[in-house]
Amino acid sequence: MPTIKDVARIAKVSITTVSATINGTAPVSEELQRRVWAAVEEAGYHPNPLAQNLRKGISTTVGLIVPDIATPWAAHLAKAMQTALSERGYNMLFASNEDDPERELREIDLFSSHRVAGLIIAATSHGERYMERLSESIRTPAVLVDRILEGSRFDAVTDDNLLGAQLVTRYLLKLGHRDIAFLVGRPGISPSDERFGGFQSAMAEAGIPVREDLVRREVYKQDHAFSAVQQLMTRASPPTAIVCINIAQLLGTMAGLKNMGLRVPQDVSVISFDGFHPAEGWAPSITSLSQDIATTAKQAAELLLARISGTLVGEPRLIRVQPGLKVRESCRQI
Amino acid sequence: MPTIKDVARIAKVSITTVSATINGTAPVSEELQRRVWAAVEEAGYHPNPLAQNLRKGISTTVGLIVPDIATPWAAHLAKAMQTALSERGYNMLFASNEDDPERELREIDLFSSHRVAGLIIAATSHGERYMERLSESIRTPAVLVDRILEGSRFDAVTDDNLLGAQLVTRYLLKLGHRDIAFLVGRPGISPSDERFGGFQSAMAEAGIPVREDLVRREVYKQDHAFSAVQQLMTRASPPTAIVCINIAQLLGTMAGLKNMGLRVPQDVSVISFDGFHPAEGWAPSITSLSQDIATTAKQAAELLLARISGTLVGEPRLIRVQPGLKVRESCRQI
DNA sequence: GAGCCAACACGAAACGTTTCGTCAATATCG
DNA sequence: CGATATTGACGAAACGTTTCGTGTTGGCTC
Repeated sequence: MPTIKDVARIAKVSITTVSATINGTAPVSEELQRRVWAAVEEAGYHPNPLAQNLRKGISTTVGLIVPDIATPWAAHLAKAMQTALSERGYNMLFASNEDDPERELREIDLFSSHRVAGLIIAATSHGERYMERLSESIRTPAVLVDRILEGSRFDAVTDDNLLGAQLVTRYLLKLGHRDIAFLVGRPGISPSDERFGGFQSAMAEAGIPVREDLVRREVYKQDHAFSAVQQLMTRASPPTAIVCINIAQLLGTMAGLKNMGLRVPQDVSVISFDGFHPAEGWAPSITSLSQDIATTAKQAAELLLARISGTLVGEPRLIRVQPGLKVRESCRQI
Repeated sequence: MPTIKDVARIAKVSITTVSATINGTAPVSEELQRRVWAAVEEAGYHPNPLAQNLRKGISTTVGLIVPDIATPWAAHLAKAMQTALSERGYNMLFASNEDDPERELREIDLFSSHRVAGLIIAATSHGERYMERLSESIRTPAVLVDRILEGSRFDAVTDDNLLGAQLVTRYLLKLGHRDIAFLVGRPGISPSDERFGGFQSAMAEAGIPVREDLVRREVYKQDHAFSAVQQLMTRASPPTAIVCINIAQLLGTMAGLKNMGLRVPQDVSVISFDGFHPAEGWAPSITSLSQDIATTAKQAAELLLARISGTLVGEPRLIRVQPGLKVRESCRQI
């Protein structure tokens, strides 16, 4: 690989001049600029970012940490994030941790020791003393996405879950549903709590009592939803609609219903958050809240780079991305 | 961040000694080793990989380039690859290019200028003078996955597509299907060609002629499949089964059939490659070839690291990963 | 006891940049 | 026209490592 020295030799100027021309950090005469650029071309020179970063004491790499890259949400986020970052000359390392807080902390350490400039984290948000430990581990700027931590020192970008849940609930109410099952996730995880809150508030607003026996908590894995659904649907008075707050719940719910021979939406309506609908073409397509992942990624990238560059200082920012309801086939009028 | 200098100061030894103890590259007395490790602990020292790599003239980062990270195949590959690499102390940059060869070449350049140690590429494999241009751009070790390039100088890991297609075809034949539609992808893309080859050979082996009017070519996007299916199913003698060679085709096919009001498998059977089945719980689940992505990732990582370290030299290797047929509900007995 | 060799410790150079300080030449001002 | 900026160019130091070569010590062999 050609170095700046080679360029200097070819252009018959000093190393300093080459650097100044390339970076525009100091005035260089027309003539020498011409010679330098020609030499750069001839040598096929690209600056070595390792050396640049070492000297400047910075890095142009940011780390993305998600619970599971194989979920559609994370995959889309990664894609959008990579685009957003590469536009600004940054590149991205990433890691997936199976929603295990211990692994997550190790990944943060790993990335830190690799001197990333900043981190984007879809935090696992559970485990003992989670916030303290996370806070201790992170020594670079960081932006949380999706799951936020109340009172943390980090910027965050997340969906307007309260509004989203209200949209979902009002839609079901409009269709005539009263006996609505709601699957809550792990307690303390912000999207889960907020979505449940939105559900409650929309129900209250309509003056309809929430049937506590149809609220299932700690449903955060596919098989939890699978069995929760079995129990819900065998009640004396089963729900007419089931709200899933994430894709794992949706997959489990659909599998559970299919297993019991129940059809959607004829026997029960299903509605979901986490805009991913497995696929058009399968019956039934799922009415769900659409998430604007591209915006989330862009906002998070912007926030992070602003912190890195020092453009943005002070109090942590919280950005809410607006959801919209995408009506498909999985809910019926009562 | 503490440097090696700080450690040396605390331990009251030379920088050289610290480096020697940490890396075990030169004999150091018990006593000094003890002091050094204590100092490392006290300072909370982590070596700066930037400086290490600069000095050693190497890097511990590899780049992963895929057509679309948002496809389940790529997402799972990325996950498995990241795990495989981080076990060996490497980390991973990645990029997604929307199956655009020009973007792909730019990404290769970008990664090269960032001095990655090697590349793992699920090549787009099309475009003018593709192989020459790719070959020119890549100056590091590289391993191709999924799509391979005949006669290229790169190692490759891919599924045994011939065998896979034979498994699929024999299964359909066993169920009594004779009028089988086959959707071919872009010509020249190895998995597509190989899969079609396997189909032909299995049909020949059974002595059943391939109905050329049911073979649709250049079907590589979801909407291509959507319209191909419409045309296929309105023929005088429509197929009783449709073979999709990738997930885009499968999605398009299912959407097309649904759009026409046709049911799977009652009206027509569907079988797919690319083991991803959108979701259990939706009707119908799709009988498909399962791919062993974890193995693919591991083999590719191993190959690449062996090339990087120089353990492996000489002729390019080609590794075939064995597929298996996963029977679900989308094919019926005739 | 002279001569060697291994073990141990270290200073200094090198990796490829950016940047500080210096210096000469030219332009600007009163 | 002399003093003072300004422009343009450069040498050398620095970023944090690894590694080469040198030197000192002590133990071993004959």
